[in-house]
Amino acid sequence: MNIGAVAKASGVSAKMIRHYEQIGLIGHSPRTEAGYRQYQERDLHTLRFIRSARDLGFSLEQIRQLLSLWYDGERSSAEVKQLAESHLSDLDKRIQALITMRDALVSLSESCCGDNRPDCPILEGLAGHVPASSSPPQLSKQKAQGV
Amino acid sequence: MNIGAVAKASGVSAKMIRHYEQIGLIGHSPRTEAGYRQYQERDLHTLRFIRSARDLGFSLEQIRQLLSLWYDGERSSAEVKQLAESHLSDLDKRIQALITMRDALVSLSESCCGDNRPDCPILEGLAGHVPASSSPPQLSKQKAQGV
DNA sequence: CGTTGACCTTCCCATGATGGCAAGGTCTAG
DNA sequence: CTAGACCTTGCCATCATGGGAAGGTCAACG
Repeated sequence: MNIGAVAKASGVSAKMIRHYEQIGLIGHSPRTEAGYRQYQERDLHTLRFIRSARDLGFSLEQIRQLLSLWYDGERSSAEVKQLAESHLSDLDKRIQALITMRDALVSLSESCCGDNRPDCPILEGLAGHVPASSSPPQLSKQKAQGV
Repeated sequence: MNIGAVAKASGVSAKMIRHYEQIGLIGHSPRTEAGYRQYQERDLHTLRFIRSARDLGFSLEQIRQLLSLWYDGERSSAEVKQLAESHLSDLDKRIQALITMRDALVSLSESCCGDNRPDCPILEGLAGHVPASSSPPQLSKQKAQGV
């Protein structure tokens, strides 16, 4: 398989495959005489693995570790789980941070009537004159993931 | 005020203040003969505004618009609100994306006992052999993971 | 055989917001 | 006068990804 084919089949762009090779996340593939990279089924599996891990938000460095655990028949699942849990707590932090922003912005936005007058509690809020919050912090739809 | 003082007072690093000046987010400050940037109260307000907007997750481009609305006495609050709502929907998308990741990862992680054996549903999941989900799709606290 | 178009190669640059470091100038208190 | 805190500019790094240029290769079609 040429790089375009694995790219399509794995969902990882050709550009990225070359990049992953360059940073040593995947090995150097053999080349044809003309210099074209050649891939096997096995490489496809690896790329799909990487793709899935990216979809779960793992960093390339974490994926490097995951791959080495994947290849290591001696690994303990605890090591993998530990990596996953650590990423999980990172995700939770990021979610919390975004929700905090969201809630703050919602409360500013709600206090702005959005008409054609220039008075705007949103701008005032940003400027530091916090508007008298009419409603207490709304933990709306997708609220609290207990961090 | 020198740059260090406004930096401390505004919560925006000196580095960033220079950067904001360079990209035209804030104006060029006057300089002393020695070339030191000089700031006024007014600049401090602007930087605090920027800092608050960054804390709410607005991009520098959005902040550029917010600032110009802020400076514009003729603005309609509707314009501001529209910007806020648009950012809000972006935040919601990002939150949803993270939650989707989180839920997927939680369900993988839960199915991994994390002992010293090498069998690991997390790795298998990443490899594409989705583990027989012992528990039906957890619509946990926050909605589904329609992956 | 020749051309066309799809594919491949490498290399460089851009993103967005921020930090770090280096080499050098300035200011102030002791 | 000197030490140390501060300022200046400029370059590089992050992280994962995309864009594009300049050029080589390959397969199919006429």
